[in-house]
This record gives sequence, structure tokens and C-alpha cells, in this order.
Amino acid sequence: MKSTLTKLRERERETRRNLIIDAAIALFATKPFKQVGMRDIAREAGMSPASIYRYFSDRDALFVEALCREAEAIGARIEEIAREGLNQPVEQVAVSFVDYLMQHDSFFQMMTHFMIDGGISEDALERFNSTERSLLRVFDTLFDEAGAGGNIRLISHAFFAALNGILITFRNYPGRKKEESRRHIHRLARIMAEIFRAGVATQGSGREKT
Amino acid sequence: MKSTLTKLRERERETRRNLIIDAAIALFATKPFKQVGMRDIAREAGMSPASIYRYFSDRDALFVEALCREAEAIGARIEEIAREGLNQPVEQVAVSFVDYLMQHDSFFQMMTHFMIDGGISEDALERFNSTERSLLRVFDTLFDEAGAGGNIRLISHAFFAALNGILITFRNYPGRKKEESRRHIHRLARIMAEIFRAGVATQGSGREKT
DNA sequence: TGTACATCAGTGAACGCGCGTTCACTGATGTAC
DNA sequence: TGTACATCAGTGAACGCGCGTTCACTGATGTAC
Repeated sequence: MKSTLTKLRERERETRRNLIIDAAIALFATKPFKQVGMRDIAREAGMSPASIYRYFSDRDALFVEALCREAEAIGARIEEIAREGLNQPVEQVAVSFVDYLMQHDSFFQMMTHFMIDGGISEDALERFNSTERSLLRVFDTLFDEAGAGGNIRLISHAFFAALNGILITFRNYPGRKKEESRRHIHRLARIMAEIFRAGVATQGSGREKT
Repeated sequence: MKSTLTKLRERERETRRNLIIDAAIALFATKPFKQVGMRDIAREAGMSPASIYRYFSDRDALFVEALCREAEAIGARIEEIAREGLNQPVEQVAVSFVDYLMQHDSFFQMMTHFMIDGGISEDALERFNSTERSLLRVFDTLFDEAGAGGNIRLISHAFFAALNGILITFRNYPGRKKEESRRHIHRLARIMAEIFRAGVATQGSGREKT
């Protein structure tokens, strides 16, 4: 009897927790990552700032949770696109990936934040990483099915990194309107995919000589 | 007479200014970008924090100046490597580029900072951008001389972005020691170069269909 | 040569603000007997 | 059924701290006459 009751309570606790994450995500759609503060999230979630700390040890823990949830969503979407098996899965994935992250700008900012500024807590980092790894795995299978030669793991790492790089470098390329940037990024993503398909097919990249 | 005097004064002013930038750069070698504050720089330059504001309108202005100086250094180095005309210029450039930025970690952090977090002053942004453009031009000529087909500008954009992406994604890949990360990044840079050489030669990437 | 005034570099201390986080407390719900 | 106590969610206000930036002032150097 006791156990069912505690279970109930835990479930409720879990929903509360998710509610907070939802609030954060909702705000990320509104303004840039760095401008989303604990007070904002509390207001959005309909509670006091102090309450959040009953569910998350600190800001990073909450943000990592949100980030991971999003990363999983991206992974699922990519997987789906790859599985639909159109004629050019790599191109499709590339464009979808960059487009998604452009559409969810705060998440990209958050991702780079965690990647660049070190000093995250051990747990958060572990959590973030396992998510990143599973995202990379999706890219692995993509190139596997595209019949890439050589070290597939390295190629998919390179591809994933390349797409991130496109976003970082040209997301805010100044003197360009938003729509122009989008087009440019799309074009670069497609070119990147083409280059990878061609470059990967013709040679066994990734044989480690060292 | 007056003009020579004012010129003298201006020159002195210029040296002071450079001295401050030097101080900032020296600190960047010591600790991460975000941890370098105005007080630190002042101490390093041997002056009071308030004095810095006689030479720079604000923090961003100073940092952009430092960033641009570094970017020019990188550009020069890349150009030299490309000009030395060894058998694999693209690979060489790729590896040198990522290695340089790993060795000057704070600059990479600074670069991404300016790229990701918008809201820089108009002038700073303009300054930063012209430097970025000239760096991109170095990559342009690299691919030009490598005999790339298609739209060279787009290819070099993609390559530049890809290298940035490698750094961002794997610079701090956790669970890896620093030396391992370095090796992995080097390997990815080399693979990226190989893929680009192969992928760019075989097809005319970048024909805009849209 | 001397005096009054303008200009400008330089400064330590203080301001101001944002923001994550904690404090001390309230109120509801469950438990023991 | 009632009473005393434990547990836990929730909270507004306050704390604390970092840090960019400004203030009010000093001192040296140049200029005018």
C-alpha cells in the first residue's frame, strides 16, 4: 500500500518536473538561450523561483535536461528521414538537421554553450554526452546504409561536426537577412552532403596511418 | 609644428592601445576567454581599469580588436602553408588550422562567442566581419589552386565551416584526455580534407539549382 | 620669466545591475496512538 | 474521532557576488599673453 502511494507521489513529482522543462522550452522559442533566467522559467511554469530548486539541483541540470530532450527529438526526426529512404538520404538529413536547429535557435546556442564553456557538473556532462553519442549513432547508420567505405564512425563524426560548423559560422553572418542566411545554410548543407557522398564513395577515407 | 606634435601623441596613444591588446592576448593564453575581465587586463597592462576606457569604448571593442589580430595571424600562417606548395596543401592547411585554434583555445571561444551571441555593436561587428571575410578568401585561393570545380566560394565556405565544427564538437569531448582529443581532431581534419579533395574533384558541386 | 588657464592621461573607489541561489516561514497532507 | 507530530511542497524576499562601467578627482604638460 505504501509503495503505491509513494509511486503516485513520485509520478506527480515527475509531471511537475516535466512541467518545468516544458516551461523552459517554451521560453527558448521566445528569446535567446542566455536571456532565459530562472525567474522567467518560474513565471512561465506558474511557480516561484525557489520551487524549481526542489526539482533540479541547479540551472545547468535543468538546461541539460531540456537540451537532451530536444536532442532526442532531433535524433528521432533524422532517423525517420533516413528511414524513409528517398533517393538522397544524406542530403535530406543534412538539410533537415540544419533547418531544425535554425528553427530552434536557442537549442543550438545551448548546445554550443555546453560544448564550449566547460565547467559543467559531472552528472550533467554525462547525461549530455550519452545523448550526443546516440545522436551520432544515427549518423553512423546513415552512412553505413549509404555504403560509405573506410572508417564509418569517423566519417559520421566529421559530417556531424561539419553541419554544426555550418550553423555556427553562418547562422548570424552579418549583412544578411534571416531568409538569406537560411538559404545559404541550406545550400551549404546540401553541398556538404554531396561532397561527403562523393568523397566517401571514391576512397576509403579514414585508414589511420598513424 | 603642431601637426608633428599631435602625430607623436597619436603614435604614443597607439602604442598604449596595442599594449592593452597585448595584455589581453597574454591573458587569453592563461585562462579561458570568459574568465578574462577588465580588471585582469588592467593589472596585466599595468594600469587602472578605468584607463582602458580611454582607449576602447567598451569590452567588446577591445576583444574584437584582439580577435581580429589573431585571425590575421591565422590567415597569414594558412597562406604560408598553402604557398609552400607541398603535395597535400588542403590536408596541411586543415590540420594546421585546427591545431592553431586548439593551441589558442581562448580565441576559438571568443570567435564562437561573437558568432553565437548576437548583440555586438555595429562597428565591432563590421570589423570582425571584414576579418572573417579575408580569412575566407585564403581558403578560396586554396581550393582554387587545388583545382576544385563548381562554385569555389561555396566550397571554401563549407570547408571553413566544417573545420570550425570539428573544433566545436570535439574540442571538449568528455571522457577524453587532452592529447586524445587533439589526435582525434587532427584525424578528423585530415579526413575532412581528403573527403573534400575527392568530393570536389569528381563533381561540380555547387551548381545552384534553385 | 611668470601667471592663469585649457587639455588630457590616469586613477581608486564606488555604482549598478543582473541573476542564480538560499532563507525562514506557511500550509497542507499523512502517520501514530 | 481527536490530538500531536513529521513530512514535504511551495514561497517572497533577501543574499551575494561578479563584473562592466562611471565618478570625481589629481597631476602633468602645453598654450596664451
